[in-house]
Amino acid sequence: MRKMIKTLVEGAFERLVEEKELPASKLKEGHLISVPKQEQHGDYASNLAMVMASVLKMPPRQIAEKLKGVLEENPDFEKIEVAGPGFLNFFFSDSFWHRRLVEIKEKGSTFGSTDTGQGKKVLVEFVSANPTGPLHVGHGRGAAVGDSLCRILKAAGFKVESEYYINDVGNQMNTLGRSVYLRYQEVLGREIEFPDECYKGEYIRDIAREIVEEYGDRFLDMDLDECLEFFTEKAVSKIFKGIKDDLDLFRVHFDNWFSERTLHDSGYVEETIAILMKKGIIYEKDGALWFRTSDFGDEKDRVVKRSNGVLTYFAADIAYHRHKVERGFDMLVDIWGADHHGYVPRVKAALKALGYEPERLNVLLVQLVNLLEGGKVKAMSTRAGEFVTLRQVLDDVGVDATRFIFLTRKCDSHLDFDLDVARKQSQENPVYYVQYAHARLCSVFATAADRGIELAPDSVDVSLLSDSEEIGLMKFLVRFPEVVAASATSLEPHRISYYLTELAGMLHKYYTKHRFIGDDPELTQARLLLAEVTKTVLRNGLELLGVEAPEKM
RNA sequence: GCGCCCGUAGCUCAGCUGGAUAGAGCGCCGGACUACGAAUCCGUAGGUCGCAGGUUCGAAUCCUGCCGGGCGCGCCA
Repeated sequence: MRKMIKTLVEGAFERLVEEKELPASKLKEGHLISVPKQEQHGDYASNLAMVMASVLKMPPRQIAEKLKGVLEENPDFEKIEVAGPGFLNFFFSDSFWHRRLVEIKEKGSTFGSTDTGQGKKVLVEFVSANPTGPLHVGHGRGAAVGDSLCRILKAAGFKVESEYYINDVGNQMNTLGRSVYLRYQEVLGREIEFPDECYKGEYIRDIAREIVEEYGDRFLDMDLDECLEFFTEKAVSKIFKGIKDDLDLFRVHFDNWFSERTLHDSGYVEETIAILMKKGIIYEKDGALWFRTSDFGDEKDRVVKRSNGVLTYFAADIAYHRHKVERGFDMLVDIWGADHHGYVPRVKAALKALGYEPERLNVLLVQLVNLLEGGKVKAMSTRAGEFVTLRQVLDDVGVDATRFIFLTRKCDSHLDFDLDVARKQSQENPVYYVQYAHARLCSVFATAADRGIELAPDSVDVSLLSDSEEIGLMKFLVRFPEVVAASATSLEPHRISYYLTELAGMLHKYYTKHRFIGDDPELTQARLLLAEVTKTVLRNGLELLGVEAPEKM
């Protein structure tokens, strides 16, 4: 839509230059079409005249007047005004909007999709929680953002793959196995000493109990060394099954599950380090191998291989990101908890060192979630094993409310998740506000069907939709694809939620003021078409958030 | 100490990548069901956009410096 107007404005400008109405000059980048906040400033506005004023050495309003003269020849405009310092304000005719409405109806469930991404390949990596415990609420936020972003990017014409990186290597795996082993001993009546570094959560005991049920006491007298592998593997697979079940319930889908271990086993990590050593980017000091990250904007150099010969997590991560690029992705999106922000320069440095543009990597830092209940913050201590799991929240307030709340905030701001509000089924809880709008429209069609009325889209006289609320609704519906595209390119899923909330508001307002089904069959048909299209956009939008569009509530 | 993020109405947050008179919801107060769903709608009040400079036609938005809050600064993952 904006693109269309922009093309028109640029065309008018070039024609004026050709006709020598304006001094010969090139169009400056940076002019844009916007939607004015004030209705009296038109449906769309262009700032071209102001942007070009300094180049042309002419007053902006004078330039705008000339452009207006040319553009007015287009019958789609009802009027064009020159306003303020030199804005061009465009007012489209009602019939223009009527035609758009019919177009949206034809597009149906594909309305909102664009080719903005031009088939660029994107890899979105998110959650990637270590398989040492169940997902907590913070992971949930990352999961909602990542999954929704994938849906939005797809709609915007990107080719998207989602990926979960499994850190199945390192001390933590042994610690996990040891924790379960100790609890196993405990469950079978042994006195144990539970070290501080072990995982204290109750889920460890649950796993130990399950192992007792399945295998009895056969490991009771075995040394840890002998059965560590068994306990580790059992624990990981059980925890991982839990994580997958939670994500499934949360409607979060992954195309790939990428194991860190495979990078080590295949020698890919060592190979990557060898490449960087050859380039002189990795050097030896104090028996360890160091990466010259400081040459690439990081604060200091980082260890990739410790003096004991063990590769660090960072080493694997360098290799992992190299692997991502080599798989042919044009753009990488990593969604991390904000507490990992110090890591960003390091990974970007690694990409640069390998000869890839660091701009390819977009890291979304998702800020932490404060869980509130009764006006107080619920303590979240991983150390003590006391944290609220994603599953608990889902069982409590439901998938739709949880996803929507996570998706109505920019991810770089802290989020207060108020459980009391999330449980409420009212306007305080915007998810129901939007869903209710959809359910209400469904109910309109149910009533229509009861009365033997069916929408016949091909024979609707759309020109009957002339109330300001109707035109306003149509204008807003038309914007949807642009919102999706902007949401994709800015990597900000929350824009969809805000759009939908506003759309729902317009619908509710319209609903109280007008009746879809009335005495006039022609008008009823026209309004049912509007209802149908609104319903479609609500559904398409909710789909992008992974939230259901219920027929009844 | 250094780095990253945040600071907008009493509360929770938007603000379309620099546009015109800064917006929602909640909460407060007051209204609206004999009609397709009142999980809704309408109205009133509420602001020095943390503070101070700078950039320009124009700043909540960009740059600098402070103030306040959060998070990071391992041969951990």
